[in-house]
Amino acid sequence: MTGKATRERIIEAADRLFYQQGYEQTSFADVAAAVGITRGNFYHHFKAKDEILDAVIQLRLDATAGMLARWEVAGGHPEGRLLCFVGILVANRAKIMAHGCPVGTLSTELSKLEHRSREDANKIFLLFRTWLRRQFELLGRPDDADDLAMHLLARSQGVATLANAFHDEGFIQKEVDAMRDWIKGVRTCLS
Amino acid sequence: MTGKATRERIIEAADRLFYQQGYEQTSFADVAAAVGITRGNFYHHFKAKDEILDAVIQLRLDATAGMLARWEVAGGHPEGRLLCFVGILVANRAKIMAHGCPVGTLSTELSKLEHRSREDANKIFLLFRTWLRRQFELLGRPDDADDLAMHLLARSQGVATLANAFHDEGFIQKEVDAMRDWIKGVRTCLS
DNA sequence: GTCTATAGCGAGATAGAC
DNA sequence: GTCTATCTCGCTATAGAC
Repeated sequence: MTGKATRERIIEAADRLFYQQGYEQTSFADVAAAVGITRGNFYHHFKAKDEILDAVIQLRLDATAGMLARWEVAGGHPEGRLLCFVGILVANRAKIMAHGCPVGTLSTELSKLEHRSREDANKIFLLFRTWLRRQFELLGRPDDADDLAMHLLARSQGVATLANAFHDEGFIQKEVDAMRDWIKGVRTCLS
Repeated sequence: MTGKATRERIIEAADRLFYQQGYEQTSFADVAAAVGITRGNFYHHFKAKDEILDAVIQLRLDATAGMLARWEVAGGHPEGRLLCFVGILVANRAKIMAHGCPVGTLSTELSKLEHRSREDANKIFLLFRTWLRRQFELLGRPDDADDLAMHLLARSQGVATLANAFHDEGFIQKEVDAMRDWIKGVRTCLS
């Protein structure tokens, strides 16, 4: 096992545990146990806990950028791409009901901690916002594309928060259906 | 200063700090310093940290029930009451941008901690849900009143999460305006 | 009812052997 | 690159004086 592989395994385990338990609640011992190394070995790969968080955020930024690039192709046209976006709520419904949205919950937690990586975590939100805005621009809504992007992002966040609180799968489906109808309506009716 | 007053001051300080910093991140020392007592004196009023959380949740349940009862009168009719509900996003916009929604962020945090009081915290959500559902029923939508209540609750949560992430006051106002339009549309168009 | 003092634990972090 | 051993700190919680 090379050092690089161990580092990546640490980041992946931390990524999962930060999502499931939260950043502050996840200890070095938790991550070490998940990876199968001792706590002491940790500091050969990371100087401090903050650095693991930064690596996890970078991993999520890369993963998000890759996913958006794939939707760019798979969605075909702007409306299809927007449907890809709302589709993640259904595809990830089990995880969302158990742990909420990984983007929103990390952003909220780091905000309360006043953590220095707070703004970096928000960049994940910004990736979605910019990508969604672009799709609405292509859909013929250049003037309020950003408002529409924020609206759709907000509705997705709200669905994740309440689905987590009430553990209601039917609620997710109903809201996703409503968002799909709304997306179809954006194209047909001008601002 | 009687014991009862000190206990109430502890609960009020904890309520504020749990909102601003999160439950897990708030230590006894933080609350004690805010109240102006020593840590040791704490255990005369509460046996454990969990008990303060329970007291804070009860305080918020009572405060929410009281607020909903006041809206029942101040709003006049169901539509006016729903407008009272979305109005809190504007009225509390500064706090929401700084710390998110007190209901949603506590619910999310306790979910990640798998805390035993998780369900009690969700009762605050349930108060809003039940109250909103009743207003939609009175508005002539008995069949989908709960769906409409969850929809409005979700949109509010999403607005709070994104307003906190992006610190965008204009976004809150735009979304609240959109929710007001949506509320007006609910009455005029049947399901 | 409030205080000081301290126990006990787990956290992040470091040193150094192998 | 991985380990064991250890340090220091802050936290929850307890004991007991006043």
